Amino acid sequence: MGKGLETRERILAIAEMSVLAKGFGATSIDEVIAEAGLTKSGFFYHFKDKNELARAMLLRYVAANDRVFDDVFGRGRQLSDDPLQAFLIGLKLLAEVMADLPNGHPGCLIASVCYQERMFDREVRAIAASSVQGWNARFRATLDEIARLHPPREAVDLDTVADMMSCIVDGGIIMSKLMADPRRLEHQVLAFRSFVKMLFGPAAAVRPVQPATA
Amino acid sequence: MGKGLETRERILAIAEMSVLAKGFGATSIDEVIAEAGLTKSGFFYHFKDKNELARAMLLRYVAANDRVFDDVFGRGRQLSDDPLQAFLIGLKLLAEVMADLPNGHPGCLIASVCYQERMFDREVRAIAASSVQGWNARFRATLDEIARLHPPREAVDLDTVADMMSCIVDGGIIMSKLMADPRRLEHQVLAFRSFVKMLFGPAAAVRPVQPATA
DNA sequence: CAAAAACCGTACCTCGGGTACAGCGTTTCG
DNA sequence: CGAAACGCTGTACCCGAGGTACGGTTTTTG
Repeated sequence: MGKGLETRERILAIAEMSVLAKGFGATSIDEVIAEAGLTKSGFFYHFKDKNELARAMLLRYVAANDRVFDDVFGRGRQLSDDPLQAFLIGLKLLAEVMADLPNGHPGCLIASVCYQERMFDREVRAIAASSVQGWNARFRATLDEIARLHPPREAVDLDTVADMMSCIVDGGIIMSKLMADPRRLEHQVLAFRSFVKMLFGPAAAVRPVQPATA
Repeated sequence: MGKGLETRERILAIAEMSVLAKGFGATSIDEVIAEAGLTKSGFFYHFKDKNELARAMLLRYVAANDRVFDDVFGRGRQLSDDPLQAFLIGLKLLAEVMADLPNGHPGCLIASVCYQERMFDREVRAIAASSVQGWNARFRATLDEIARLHPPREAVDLDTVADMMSCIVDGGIIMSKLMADPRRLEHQVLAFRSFVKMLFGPAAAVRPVQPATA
């Protein structure tokens, strides 16, 4: 890595921590460059403005997130040939990853962009939207595969279920941060797992007590 | 309503629209007072700083939200004696309310505070946290009532299910805004409804043969 | 009618984003 | 080896937005 890219990466890492901790608006350039050990001119050499910083941070964040998803769901597929079981294993692993973060999940840059602290330009929002769309498409494909083998118990649109995954994670992050309780995110992922399990799982699920009449 | 309170309310309404549309940081006081037809001095007469504005906006938002919840779930209880059916009806009504908003849900101020655009003081965050806690407690009570009559199919913590409601709504709002598709929020609420239905519903649920089509 | 409430106007300060350049040491490449 | 490109530093300056200070004015209301 060239010296330029190295500095750039350092700026991005510092900025991301600050943004997730305090928000984009509350993250001042002065503060970032102080920690990165360079001057304002140096900063603007790498990023022409704060928008470009946001854009670069988003791309970095999305790539890191993709790696996590690839990892957990890839390992799920290694551990079971059945797509449903593989997905359930992946979700369990994902919940574990979320729980293992020492200070809770740092937050979701996507949501941060969505609840725009300052006005981001169209490109930034487009990046956020398209990456979420990518995740949804990925989960949708998995769900299709599952549904082929395990017909769903309820008539739910699979696109919506795929969306639900992102919603739960984003919502769970907000809840965790708000309540200062990192475990809430883990629980939400596991609750989504229960949903998937019930939706596609065998009808002969254990039912502790006798069925009640509606 | 005295003239002072009237102006205050006007400021809050204008500010809320702006904040939900552009974020708190991007909402300038100058802009708000221009639309409200008063001067800077007038603004600072009502709110000593932007933090106090945020605090007041939050309280207003929470109260409005409470009214919506009271309404839909109250109507649900009127329409069915069974707590599960009442809750399911309430969720359906909630989804309808979400869908009927002309420009999509304006956004969640709670999440906006969480992804703090500027540094809010402790009191603002405390208000946000305690109101979410209030909602969770409310849903938890409802779920307890349901579980007493309809034993859950899966061993899921009811606190987590109660949390899930808030997570789904917040996540759904983010998704809707990001994708510029208001219907996504409605779908998420209905998906959560399916979850509740499967969790507490009769085991003899209809099982469609073919997988859902896109 | 008088006091309190609800403002207006002006002036001024600070901080953060951002621009404009001029220059300087290091790397790279013909 | 020399020139160009890269990766910065330093200074100076502009602007908008939050915020303070304070005196004056109108409007409400008891």
